[in-house]
Amino acid sequence: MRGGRGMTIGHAAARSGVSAKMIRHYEAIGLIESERRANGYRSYGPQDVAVLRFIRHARDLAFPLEDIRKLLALWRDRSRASGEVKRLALAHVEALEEKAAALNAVAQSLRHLAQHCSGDDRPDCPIIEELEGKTA
Amino acid sequence: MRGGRGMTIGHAAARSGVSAKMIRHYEAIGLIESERRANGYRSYGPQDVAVLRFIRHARDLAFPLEDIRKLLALWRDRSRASGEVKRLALAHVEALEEKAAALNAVAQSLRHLAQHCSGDDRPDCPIIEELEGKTA
DNA sequence: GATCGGGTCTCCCATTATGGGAGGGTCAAG
DNA sequence: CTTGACCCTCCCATAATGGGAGACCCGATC
Repeated sequence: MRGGRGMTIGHAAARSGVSAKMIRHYEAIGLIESERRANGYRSYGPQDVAVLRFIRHARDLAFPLEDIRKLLALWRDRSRASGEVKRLALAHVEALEEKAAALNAVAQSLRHLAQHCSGDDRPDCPIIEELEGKTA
Repeated sequence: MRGGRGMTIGHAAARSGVSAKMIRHYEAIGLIESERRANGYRSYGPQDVAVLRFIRHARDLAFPLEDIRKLLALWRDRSRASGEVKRLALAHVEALEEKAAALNAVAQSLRHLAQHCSGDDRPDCPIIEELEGKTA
């Protein structure tokens, strides 16, 4: 399968945009599999590179690897129902938006505190006071 | 110093909102120090609890521990210039906002893809197509 | 005074995703 | 046959937090 004379991990890395280090890691956690040559070197075919690209794109979209595991299964299943894909994606979107909102809320309150911090050589600063718990 | 008969780590945890596990960790990384009783138990005074509260508030504001290390030094320095505090806070704010913006961008593009995914029992779904790299 | 419950001690491990580096094997070109 | 560029497998590190094991300490109850 996947061709007898595939490319080495370095080439697969270059063509997929996934580092060799990560390819080995993905194999270790069972996300992908790798053929081996007689000398022990991993060997990859174009199909494997496509899978790696899929993974990289999913990582670019901040999908956690466990989600990617499911997406790969759905991808491989030509007769998949798109409902599951959509459900997975929307759940992921909500998690992302929640995290972003939390970060923004924190940033905003901190920016507010900073606005009222003189920022000169005087020690007075509401940021420190907030951290002390005088207001919290 | 800090009183001969301080409270145990459990009490300090309860009063500061920092778990005992984390208190030990903060000590291990040199963020705080702990007195010891004859029996080896850690002992804390009100001043220590104040420090722990400070740390917890800073963590609530998503300050990394290394930033907190600097903030603690500034806090302890009564004659500190607030400029350094403000600089640290604003740098942190920018990092937070950047991260939030990145998450939002990803969420938005993924939500966009999901909108055009039928989400029924048909296999067609632009999310999968995107991950395949057909559009990326 | 023996026992029991709850708190504490120190270590080790796990998480998420990624990378660095050591020490050693393989191979092709010169 | 050496050199250089790969590849291999392990171990370690990151940031912050938690879980749990095995051992110890203490106060209270029977």
